[in-house]
Amino acid sequence: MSLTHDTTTQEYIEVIRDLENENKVARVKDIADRRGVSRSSVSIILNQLLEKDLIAHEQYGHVSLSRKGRRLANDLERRHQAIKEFLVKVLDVSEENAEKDACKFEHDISKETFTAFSRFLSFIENCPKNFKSILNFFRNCGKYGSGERDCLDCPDAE
Amino acid sequence: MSLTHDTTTQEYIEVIRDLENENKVARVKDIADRRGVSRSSVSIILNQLLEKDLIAHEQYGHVSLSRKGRRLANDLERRHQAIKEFLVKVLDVSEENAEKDACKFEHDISKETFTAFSRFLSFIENCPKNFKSILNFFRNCGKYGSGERDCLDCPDAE
DNA sequence: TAACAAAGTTTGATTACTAAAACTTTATGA
DNA sequence: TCATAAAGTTTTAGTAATCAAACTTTGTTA
Repeated sequence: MSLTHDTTTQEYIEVIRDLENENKVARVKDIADRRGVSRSSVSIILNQLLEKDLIAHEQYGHVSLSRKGRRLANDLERRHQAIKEFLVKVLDVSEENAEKDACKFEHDISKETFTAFSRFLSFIENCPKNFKSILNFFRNCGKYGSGERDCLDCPDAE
Repeated sequence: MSLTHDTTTQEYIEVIRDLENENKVARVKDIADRRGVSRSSVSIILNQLLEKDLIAHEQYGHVSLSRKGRRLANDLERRHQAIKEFLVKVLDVSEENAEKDACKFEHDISKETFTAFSRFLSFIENCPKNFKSILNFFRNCGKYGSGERDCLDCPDAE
């Protein structure tokens, strides 16, 4: 379950996955455009991915994820979503920054931290004690000023 | 306040900061040992840092952070601590993994997410409603099994 | 203080990713 | 179907970080 591949590899795999989902198949040009690099760079990296058995790719043909590549892609997708969800739903981070940060973190986050993100969100959302209201207090805390005084403005402070 | 320097630069600045704190002054050999690279590599990178005005360094002499370098180092230190503290105190991640993850995240985390980490921890710890107990529930949740059934074992579930 | 060790630097190569240019293959449409 | 455009590949070259080896400077000590 550990991601034994470098960040570059992971990023290319994600682009290929996205293109496969959108267009059924990934093309060199589209990968290049999506990554903002030249077709020659893509061509070279694809040989590495082929070497690592992460894709299927015949000369001048289309690109698709192998079983192994698909597993990696799924794993990255899961990490990405878990991190982003935590940032947005628990920490109230904007979609945009949560997306950006998830893209970075997903490549080298420890399994323990990744799991903790998921577990905390699930705990807050599903615990019978209904702690979910905390998130509303957090969102509003300090909204109308800064410092301890704020608490006086809190919806139902003690 | 944004970190306009690449990860390599940031990592070297952190090592120099640590060595300065430990030994008053940073030496090429120590930087090399700490980073696990050769002295020649360090020598080359130091010229870049000098070019960027992040350090003071005379040929064959010691290395020290410039005002600008110190500012960067302090900023990184603050980020690192905030991230690590959040992971350990809120998410109950082990010191070891929290340290590792903070080392990675601190280089490219968005300001919004970084701030949210700090703010959430502060909220949980200082809110008059005393939400801190939640963290204990979280720590113990699912400890004695897995699935919804666990809630029955929770210290005082409803 | 002269010799030797330790620290720092420079040089020449290597690896990974990149681009531009030249080339080959595939696709399109007149 | 054949000419041309588009896509893919190969070759050559550049940048960043690295190492080993050769070299220079500094520090230590006999």
